[in-house]
Amino acid sequence: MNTNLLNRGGESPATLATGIYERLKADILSARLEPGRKLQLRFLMEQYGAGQTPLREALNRLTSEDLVVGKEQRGFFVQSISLDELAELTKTRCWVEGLALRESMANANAEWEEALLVAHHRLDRTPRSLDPEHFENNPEWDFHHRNFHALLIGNCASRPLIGFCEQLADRLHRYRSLSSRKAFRVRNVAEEHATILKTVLNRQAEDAVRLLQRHYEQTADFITQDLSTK
Amino acid sequence: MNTNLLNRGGESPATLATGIYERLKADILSARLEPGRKLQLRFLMEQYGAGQTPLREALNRLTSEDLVVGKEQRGFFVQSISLDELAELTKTRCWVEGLALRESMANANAEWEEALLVAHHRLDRTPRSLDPEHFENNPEWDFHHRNFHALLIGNCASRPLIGFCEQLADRLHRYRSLSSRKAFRVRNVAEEHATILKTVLNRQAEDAVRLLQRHYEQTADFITQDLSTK
DNA sequence: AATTCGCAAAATTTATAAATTATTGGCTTG
DNA sequence: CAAGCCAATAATTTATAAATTTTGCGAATT
Repeated sequence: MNTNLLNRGGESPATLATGIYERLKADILSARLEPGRKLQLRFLMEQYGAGQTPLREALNRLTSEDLVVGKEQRGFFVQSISLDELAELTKTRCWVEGLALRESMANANAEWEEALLVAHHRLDRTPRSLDPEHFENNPEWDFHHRNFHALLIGNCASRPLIGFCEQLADRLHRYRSLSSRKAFRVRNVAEEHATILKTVLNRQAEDAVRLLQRHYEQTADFITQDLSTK
Repeated sequence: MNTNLLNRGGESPATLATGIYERLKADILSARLEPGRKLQLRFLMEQYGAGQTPLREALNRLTSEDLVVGKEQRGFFVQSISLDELAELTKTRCWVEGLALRESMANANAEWEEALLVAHHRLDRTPRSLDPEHFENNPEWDFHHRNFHALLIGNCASRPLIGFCEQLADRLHRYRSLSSRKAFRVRNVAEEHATILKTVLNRQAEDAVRLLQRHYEQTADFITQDLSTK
């Protein structure tokens, strides 16, 4: 259902529309296309070098993911953001991923735990920022971060639930892209991930769920602070 | 996010594509377009009397709802069904609506409870079948049934969660359309709804959640039986 | 004098039709 | 009998046309 943010391993998309979809999505998630912006066909056509049909196709797909809104007869816009929505998305993610993690752990097996360990290792050895002085987001870190979280809940044996979590992650990613830099040194995210991994491997389900939820809530708190002082 | 299955109150859709989307969706949910069927543009164009653009638009929206799958360069197909998927969807719905109902009830207030009472009343007075002898699905009942269940979880204060539940309901609706008739007299669905309403109004959250989940599981059981003896 | 209402021009979205590109199946050839 | 090529079919994309909304200007009214 969801495509990678990064690194499709060289495969070029089979159809132009799919390629546009991926590029558009990446640009919205990274906030290069800022919230609320009008997406005029003409602008997009020259920006992405494609005709109207594949563009409409991409926009329509993004609409069902709530990253784009289409006002009938009046064109498409990047979905706008709000602190309310941030809170709502975070709350929902905590509920649903809590559920999913509990199930994942109920189905725990060696294979999953080992994959988790590897995913965490990869995340852990990837620098958060491209530049150690001034924060500059490292897309590779985003990729491994996303994978680690996806894997945590990925053992719950419900593809629809996983898909829903991915969508929430996407929609929240935008807020993270917007709230830049600030939490860079303040917060020790790496340690939070390590602790979560530990409790999961120890099969302390309730602790793990609590930690994961707290992880998301803290992220939201930082973003809220950052965004409301602008 | 989701549009009505029935009765838009006379408003004609603002755009052709939206109209096609609604009709296509209704036809897929009612299984008039059977699972697995290939949706050829040419066929759809004459069937729905529209050009390619609005059709592609509709198909793309349905794709993100998992009602249609698009194989690149090879066209669109109605999503196929399986007992596995039925089980997965039901399990997921039980988890997620359990969560949502608990939250709804935590936010309970008079207005919501009264709306629920009315919704149930409307459902209760609508006949299940158009013909009291031989079962013939009554679309009005579907409409009220859907509304009642939507309202149950509708007070949970999370639009994303509500949207996800609607999508699960849609995808499960197809299975119900397929497994016709059999449960018509066997099961007393009306009583199940009445009991759920009672426990909700009595604010017995855990009982209500259990009953709702059992309601969905029983439905799935009947459909499974029906479908596997064919 | 300022503001509102209405009409016409411009811009933009939506829909259709035509052209291009990819895939499938059959036929020929090695 | 297998492999490769060619024709037919179908999806994708571009280009064109129609419909709708927005914008700007001017007149009329408060």
